[in-house]
Amino acid sequence: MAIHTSNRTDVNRSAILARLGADGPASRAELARVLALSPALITQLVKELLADGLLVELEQAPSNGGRPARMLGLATSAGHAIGVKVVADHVAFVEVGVDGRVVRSASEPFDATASTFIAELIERIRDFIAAGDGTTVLGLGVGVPGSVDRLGNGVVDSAQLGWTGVELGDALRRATGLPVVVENNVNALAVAERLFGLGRSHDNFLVVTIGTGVGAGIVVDGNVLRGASGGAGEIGHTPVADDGPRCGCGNDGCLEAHIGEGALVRDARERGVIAPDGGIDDLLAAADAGEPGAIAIYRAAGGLLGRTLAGVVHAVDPAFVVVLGEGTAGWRHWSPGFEPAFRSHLLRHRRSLPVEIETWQDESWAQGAAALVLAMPFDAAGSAGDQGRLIRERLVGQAVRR
Amino acid sequence: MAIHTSNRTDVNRSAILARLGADGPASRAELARVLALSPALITQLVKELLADGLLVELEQAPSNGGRPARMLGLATSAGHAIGVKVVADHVAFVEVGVDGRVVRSASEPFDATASTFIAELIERIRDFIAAGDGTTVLGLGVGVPGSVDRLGNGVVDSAQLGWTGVELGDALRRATGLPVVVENNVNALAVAERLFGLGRSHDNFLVVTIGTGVGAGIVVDGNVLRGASGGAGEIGHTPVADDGPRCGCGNDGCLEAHIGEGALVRDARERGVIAPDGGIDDLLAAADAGEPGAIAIYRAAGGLLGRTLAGVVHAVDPAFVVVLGEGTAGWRHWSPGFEPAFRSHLLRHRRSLPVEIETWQDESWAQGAAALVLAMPFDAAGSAGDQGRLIRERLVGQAVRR
DNA sequence: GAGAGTTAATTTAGAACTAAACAAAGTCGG
DNA sequence: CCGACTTTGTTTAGTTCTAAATTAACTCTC
Repeated sequence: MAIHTSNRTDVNRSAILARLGADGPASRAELARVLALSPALITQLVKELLADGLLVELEQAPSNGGRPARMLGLATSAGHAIGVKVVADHVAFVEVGVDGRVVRSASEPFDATASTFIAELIERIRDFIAAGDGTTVLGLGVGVPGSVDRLGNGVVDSAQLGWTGVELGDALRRATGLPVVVENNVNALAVAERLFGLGRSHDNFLVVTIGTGVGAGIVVDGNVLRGASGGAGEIGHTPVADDGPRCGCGNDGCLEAHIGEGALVRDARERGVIAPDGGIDDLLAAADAGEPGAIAIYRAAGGLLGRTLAGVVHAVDPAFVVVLGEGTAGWRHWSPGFEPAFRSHLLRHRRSLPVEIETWQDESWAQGAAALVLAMPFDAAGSAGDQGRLIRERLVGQAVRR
Repeated sequence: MAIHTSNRTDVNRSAILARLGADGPASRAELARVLALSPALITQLVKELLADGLLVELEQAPSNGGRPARMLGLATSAGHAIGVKVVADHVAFVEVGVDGRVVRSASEPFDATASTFIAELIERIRDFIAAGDGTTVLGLGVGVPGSVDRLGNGVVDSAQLGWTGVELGDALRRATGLPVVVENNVNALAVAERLFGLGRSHDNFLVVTIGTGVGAGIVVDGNVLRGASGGAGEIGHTPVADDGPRCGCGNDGCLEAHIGEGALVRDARERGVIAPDGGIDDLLAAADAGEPGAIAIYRAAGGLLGRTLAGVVHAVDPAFVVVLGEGTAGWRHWSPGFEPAFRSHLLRHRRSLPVEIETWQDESWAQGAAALVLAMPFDAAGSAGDQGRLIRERLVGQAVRR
């Protein structure tokens, strides 16, 4: 009864599952082409996966000149992933299927600065899992606003949460017994975009978020760029002026200190565009009402974002840019500043680079975190140590083997 | 007598050769660890490579606790690569061994804007190859100042050379019958740095060149980042001001338009620091002589470079930065502006990021181009189509098989 | 200086994978 | 509706690779 799973085969089995999960049903021949494996091997592995109940054979596809393909799809009962979004004052949860669809979601208040925050978080997570329908949980993905050292151990540094060296991954793993992947929240969004969004058909793109902070997830050759220490994508701290407003990071003139939500609100208050206790909603309302001061603030922010993004685009050459985050609620006011600044600073042959604005719900962040779990078993690089293997084992362990 | 080389094995044989070429002699056990292959396979492949005369067994290494390792080295007669640097007014050539050492070099005048430039270039290359000692030429690497669409076909767009859509790779391949790899010159330098320089021990770093233009080669997870269309690393066109001097690319306020060699000379002339027909050498001499105007120009350029690089560092999170290029001749004058600007704009935990300035000879560019050829057979991604395989075949074809 | 411990390399049995031939199931054009 | 052509999927024989046991060659300790 020893299962004795060799490593190589599991990787390829996972690759099949990943492809079907990410791009929907496909035929054996298509899988062979896409995964660069021989048709013979696909036949063999699919046979096992079907026997294990992880795949199902769907209807025949219409023929295009030859024998029609028998499509293969994921058995949607194969398992669920839990995504957790952590911010300073609350946590959001989602449970998603292997196809990325949200099964249920929740949001709870949470104080990240409390001394007992880890115990608190564990409690909330346990409650959420307990409320599920008993479908196997493949793993736990956690998105945090900050930099994460190694995905596996999940050591978090976050100015926004006031955390330094918090070993969140290890703590959650011990408490839940589940595979845990911790990642910067923007990178998590980039993974989700890659698996389920516009990035499905592109290997190089940029995910930009605007809101409290400004960040980027950089996808290069199909993988999220993490950099030497997991801190890549911090475009919010790109210096845009030699002496600008002081940023939360301690430096002067960061992009985030100019166009982050806090900066916009501060400017609006100083200029009397909103009341001294007004917030971002008031600024947006003022701009919607045609107030010139509010419109000017948004336009300036859009211009600064456009100019900075042009530089990032030149550095990494993406096929397109996706903008999302809470800030996109007011994008109609950013746009008049953004478009001319962005386009005019791009090299001629890249002027027409597509920029997509995605509508935004708060649960998207958590969805991104869940996507980490679904992507991890198929990550050849194995950046998260054992976690990918563990998730694979839970997935494959679903069925009785041989 | 059919050789019948299967693909997979050749990749692993090449990987062994690559490692030995890049990092010097190693033991079988070391190779197994580094390449993540089983010791059994290494034993097998090394046996064949030794029989083929591509490897030699060196002296024993001193034991460190156990059986001492028998070191393996490349047979340096295995083949040479030719590197070509193309700029507007001349071409430089080098011939290098598989270990990266330069065997010989040359430099010839060349007019990139002439209508017959391709025929001219072919002629020069033929002459250089003919002057060699008959060692097998594995391939031809060409570095150009501009963006290259697909490495294999080598379609070049270069404002500096006045080329658009030039199919340089195909032309050279037809004319020489050799495998040809065309690449942006800064990316070529990054490859050289990865194979033979500081990048040997790091997977994420930044290569920055200053001189006529400003560029960056971004190495991510061991590979040069090329982006969606091969145009990554163009940090010279990062906008640093909303309205700055007009750049060669047609936009306003590019970094290059502020701190490129042309911009420095223009500023110096305008301020009367050098004569109206003076050049960059005069500016450097003035700064060396303590002329405050010259020193100020360098200092300002250093500051702008530092601020911009801080942004790039935040975006891609390298383990270190290498600065090279003609401009480094005057680095002692850049440094007082660069250091404070760079460090003060970095996030706190990255303040101590190492920045290495490399001494510079003109032939380094060509050496980088040659490194492309040596790196190509071992590039798993196969970004250059068939060229990698062709180079492998020439390398392995050196010896009589079985 | 005889074991105990370590590291290096090889052998062997078997698993993972591929190429190539083949079988199956359609379209298309007369 | 019959053969030519395409595309999909399977079988078979053989290659590539790994795991595990084994042999080899050293150091270290008592």
